[in-house]
Amino acid sequence: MTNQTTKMYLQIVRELRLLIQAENIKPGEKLPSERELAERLQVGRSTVREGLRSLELLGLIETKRGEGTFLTDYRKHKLVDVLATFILQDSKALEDVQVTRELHEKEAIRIVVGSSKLNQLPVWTSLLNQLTEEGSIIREDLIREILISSNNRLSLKMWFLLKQFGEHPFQGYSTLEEKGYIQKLIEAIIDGEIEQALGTFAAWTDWLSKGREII
Amino acid sequence: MTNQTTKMYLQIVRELRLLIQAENIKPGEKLPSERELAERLQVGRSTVREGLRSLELLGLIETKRGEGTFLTDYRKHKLVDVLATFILQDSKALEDVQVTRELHEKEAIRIVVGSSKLNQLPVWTSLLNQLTEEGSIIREDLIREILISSNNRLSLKMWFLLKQFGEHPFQGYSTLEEKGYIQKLIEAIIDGEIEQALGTFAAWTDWLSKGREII
DNA sequence: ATTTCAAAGTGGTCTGACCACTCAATAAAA
DNA sequence: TTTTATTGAGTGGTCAGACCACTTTGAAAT
Repeated sequence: MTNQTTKMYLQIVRELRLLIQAENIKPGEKLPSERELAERLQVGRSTVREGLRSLELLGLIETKRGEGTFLTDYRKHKLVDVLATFILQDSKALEDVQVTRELHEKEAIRIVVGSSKLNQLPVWTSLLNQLTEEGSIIREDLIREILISSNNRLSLKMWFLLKQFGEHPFQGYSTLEEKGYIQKLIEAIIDGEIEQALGTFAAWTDWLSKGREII
Repeated sequence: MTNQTTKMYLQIVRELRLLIQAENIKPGEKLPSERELAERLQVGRSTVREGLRSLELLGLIETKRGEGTFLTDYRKHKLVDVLATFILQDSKALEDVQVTRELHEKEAIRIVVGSSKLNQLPVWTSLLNQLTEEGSIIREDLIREILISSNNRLSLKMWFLLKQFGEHPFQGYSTLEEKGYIQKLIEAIIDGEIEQALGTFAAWTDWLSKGREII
């Protein structure tokens, strides 16, 4: 039985998938123990572990010493994390991260502004009020709302990841000048003015990167 | 030493990364053997294997029985088919994959068409010739070239991943009708006509999804 | 020079052993 | 009875050593 064409640990991954399906194990719930799996699948425990470890690195399962192995919420896989540290080693890569993040942001703006449903969401006027009254909106808040409203969870997820990767240059509160950009962008969204919205976004981004250079 | 807060196999992954960097191991080249790694990192071989297995499932390394372990070309990681069956279970997710892929494609088109350098690359006329003479271009070829030319490796990598995720509906050669789209798109690129290029791309995409529905 | 084949090296797997940790049942103390 | 300690079973984490299957290599035989 040790002479297989397909590697055993991959078989484990497959079996595990079937098992999860068959027993209807939901995210957060517990998987059989390593020893039990080894028994049931008629393989050594170390082989089971090789399969489990690879799934863990993918963020598909979570193990807790002394407790067991659990199926994770798929929404928080860390594959990109891993890839990133491997792949992103030169400075061009960091720039790519930023460009790619902005790519997702721009598209989300297009989606939201272009939809007469989405651009009338109460959240926009709410944000506008919050801005004029308290002045406590920061870039991330607005962009996040836009991403969420654009209704593409995958894109949202990537955005979150990219955001974590890149530098975090402007976590603080907005300056007066930045508030102007924010306000213009929100107004353009509500008015459904795509060009206006994208233009403001571009100007804002430019302004930010200029500030970055000064530092 | 068995009492670590961070799991040993993750340490292995980290060490391995450093080792690769330190010894300047390039894709395709051989890594130290499992036994040697265990010796050098002062851990058991099974622990080394857990780290290696997870990297293998991510497609970052490749192992050949009797030969050794090799660093793979990042461009062919296969984490996807694993993730796919695990993650993408609702149809909305599949739709998101496609939308997100097109998002990257559209932005790449914008970049390339909008740059007087990039839209004059010889590859475009070359592709155009290839199309009229042999007619052997398929969608993927053209889009890939665009992504590559847009010069954002991260976006390119994501595109590869998303492409593998989604369905593979049109792997075959192009129909006459599709050639029309391809030709129009390439010409728009060369002419630097952004709107024209994006419009053609959108029409092409629509046409493809219609064909998909018929099936 | 060519062929043959045995040895060394490598990944693949199994077994059995400890360790560290968690949790719940049980026993002891209040 | 209620609360607090303790114990033991179960689980993941790691290790060492043993084979097996396969590839490469180089020495020996031709």
